[in-house]
Amino acid sequence: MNASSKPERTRLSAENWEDAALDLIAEQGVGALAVEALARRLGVTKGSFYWHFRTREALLQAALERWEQYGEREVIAQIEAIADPRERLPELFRRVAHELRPHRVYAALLKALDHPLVVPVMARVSQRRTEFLATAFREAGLPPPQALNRARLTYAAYVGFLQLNFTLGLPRISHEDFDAYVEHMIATLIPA
Amino acid sequence: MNASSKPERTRLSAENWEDAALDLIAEQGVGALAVEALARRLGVTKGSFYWHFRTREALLQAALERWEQYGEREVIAQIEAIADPRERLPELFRRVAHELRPHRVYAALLKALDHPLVVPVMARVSQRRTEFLATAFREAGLPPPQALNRARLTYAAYVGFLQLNFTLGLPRISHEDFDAYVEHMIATLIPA
DNA sequence: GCCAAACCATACTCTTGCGTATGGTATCAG
DNA sequence: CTGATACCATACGCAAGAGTATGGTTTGGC
Repeated sequence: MNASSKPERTRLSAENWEDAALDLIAEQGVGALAVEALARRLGVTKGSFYWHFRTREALLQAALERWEQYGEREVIAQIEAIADPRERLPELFRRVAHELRPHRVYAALLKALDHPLVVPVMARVSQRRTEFLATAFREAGLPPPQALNRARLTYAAYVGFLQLNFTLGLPRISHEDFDAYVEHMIATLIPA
Repeated sequence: MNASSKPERTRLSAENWEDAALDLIAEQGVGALAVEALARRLGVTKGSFYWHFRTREALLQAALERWEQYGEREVIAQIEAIADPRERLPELFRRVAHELRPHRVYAALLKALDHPLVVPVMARVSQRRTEFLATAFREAGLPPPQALNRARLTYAAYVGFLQLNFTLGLPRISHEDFDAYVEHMIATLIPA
């Protein structure tokens, strides 16, 4: 009965710290990423931390790298498996709308855009996703210049939604209203 | 020639501190709002600050209040003066697109949504603006439920755009491309 | 079994930034 | 001219959090 709330009392690796860091970031934001707090959370002390990482920034860097690499295939690869290009976008919208966990980190990182380490990461990720959307819109029939703008608009809507209804707790929209909103997005953003 | 960079060497009032606070927030975010830094900026020391405000939080609160009240009439009242309702939305889009200063504070506040003091302010402001948009969309011919969703979508796109192209310095979009983007927004979001 | 890594604890230091205490200087009423 | 009030400077106290020094404990290879 000693492994109840303390999750596994083995020794830690750098990856453990990185994962824990991402959890903490998702919950309380980048600003709350303090090494002593993290250590407490992991049931150890700073002594352990400074063996694995040279500095706090190094941990953040590693965690961001991990997030960027590990989190990219999630949606993209999964969606590219959908055969009919004209079904990809609506399906993408609906799937993304019903996730939760992946958005938390992204939303937290959005609030940390003053930190020099997260800016390039977010820039790359957002860029890639926008380009992915642009391709999808072209496949859906939009001429290239319009497709790019539509992609920008769509991704901006996503980002804004995160801030407004996620971070900010705007008028607790009901489940049905939310689905209606998603369908409205699909109707107005995706060409028939 | 003594009022060159030091802007007026008179004595300060609470309002001066609030304005300076908003400037600092716009430039470096809420996290950078430190009283000693602000004092340096104003050419005085902490001693002055703590005469006008009980605490740092009190300054933030006052500054936010000031921003919320003072900044609301800007767009809304100005737009309501446009006679033809069908021209209001496109005109609103174009005007907002070519401002800069007002967006800086809003963007900075967006990144400070972890702070308990800014959440209610941003909630109120965003709520009001969204409702304003919903009204405009109804006047433009959309049935009420659709108008509300379109307003949400539009405002989310605005917020997201701020983050992506403002805070984040995404692919330095050119002036012409930007105008094209705005027109694209108008074309896809505003009913003909 | 033993030793050299790998891992962790304890106990510091140093910096930053909030808030306080207290006394000094400007300004205006009378 | 003089005091009261408003404004500001200087010098502290204090807490949080990063990073360091150093020594203790585990773990796996031989």
